[in-house]
Amino acid sequence: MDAQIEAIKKGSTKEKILDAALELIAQMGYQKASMRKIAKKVGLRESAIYNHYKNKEEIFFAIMQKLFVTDFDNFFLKKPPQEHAHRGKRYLYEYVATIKLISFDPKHEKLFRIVLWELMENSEVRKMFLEHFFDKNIKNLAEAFFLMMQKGLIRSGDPMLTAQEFFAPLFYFRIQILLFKMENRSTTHLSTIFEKHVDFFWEGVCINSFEPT
Amino acid sequence: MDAQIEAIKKGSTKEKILDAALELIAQMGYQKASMRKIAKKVGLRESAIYNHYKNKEEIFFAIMQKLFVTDFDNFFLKKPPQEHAHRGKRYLYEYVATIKLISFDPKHEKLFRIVLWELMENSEVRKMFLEHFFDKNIKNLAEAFFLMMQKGLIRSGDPMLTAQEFFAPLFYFRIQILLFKMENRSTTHLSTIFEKHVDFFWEGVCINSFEPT
DNA sequence: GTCTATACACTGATAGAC
DNA sequence: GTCTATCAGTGTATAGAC
Repeated sequence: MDAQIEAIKKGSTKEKILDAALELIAQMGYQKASMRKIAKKVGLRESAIYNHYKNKEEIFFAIMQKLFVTDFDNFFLKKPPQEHAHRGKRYLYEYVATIKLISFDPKHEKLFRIVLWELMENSEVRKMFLEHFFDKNIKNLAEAFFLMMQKGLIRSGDPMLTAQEFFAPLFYFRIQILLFKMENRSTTHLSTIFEKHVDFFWEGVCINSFEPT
Repeated sequence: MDAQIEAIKKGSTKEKILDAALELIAQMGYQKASMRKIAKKVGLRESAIYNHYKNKEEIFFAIMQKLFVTDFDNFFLKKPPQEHAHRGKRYLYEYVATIKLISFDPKHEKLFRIVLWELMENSEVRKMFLEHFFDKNIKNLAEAFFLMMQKGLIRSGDPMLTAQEFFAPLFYFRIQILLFKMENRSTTHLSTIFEKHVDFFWEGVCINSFEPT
């Protein structure tokens, strides 16, 4: 019992190292976040870290796995295209609401910073990035748009192209939010842009727009 | 005369240093492209470089200035919105043709690699990046779309939003091309996507699409 | 302008005492 | 598990001879 309380209080040294490393890497990048700095933040000598992780790389991938894999791709699990695509515009609203939530969440912001930072340096990160932003999301959205085309909700065309056209601005806005924050530029006008995007997109593709308003 | 020939042959040590640095930085990033490596590539001792450039940072900004400032923003100089926007879709085709040309040009590819690499690290690079991809191009395109709205070529709306909607996929494709190349993934299907984007976009915004085909 | 030699800070990582 | 001590390597940059 005492041991358990102690473990929670300490949060296990392994966890504390990960937290400290996440903080530092998000703040100054992988290279500059040295083992010495991580150790200092945790309150350890740098050599003690090597009892918990083989090397710096192992710490990095522990962070990536914990955040990227588990927290990033949850929308389509909750709202699979097959079941919800028929709702058309509402489905898209919910999709961008998720992206928006993620874009402004501090934890995901840290992760996204790290990912962008290591995008050129680290092939594993690059593969995760490509899979998420250029494969997985596009594939799922394409399926949704294919169903919408079948139901006659939107004009027919290449579902993959449609998915990219819908997704690209979200990608663009998300990077914009991150960079604006880094440069201390205001992001308030970006809070409504996600919904505006859906409106603009929907007006361009929906069948009803053929009838002039 | 002899001195001039010699200068051309040598290309001036200063220039050779820039070329070598560009190559190395694009290949391994700013951090890992050490002064030792740059010197070795030029055929100098590392200390000799300091006779030409104060430090590594000065080399970096010499490259940035040379490439980014001069070669990046040339489209709107040749085709200002005021004079060409009335041509509607054709103007957009020419715009994406320029972007496409840049995206597949080896020299610009190197620059873009470096920029993405240093995006998180270097505030100056970040400012250039933001100015180019989120301010300048959007502002110019918004002007073009505003004129198109006035001429009744496209449905009216917020010109800035329209510009972002048109530009974001180009941004998305360009990053995709770079990352795919880095991962040795095929980019052949991306060579036609720029034109497809214009078609998709135009079908969504042009006035004539109100009449069913 | 270019060389040799060197200074100095910092990196990731290891050996061995406790 | 954590400590002290230490390693080899890499980084930018400078002093002074030629």
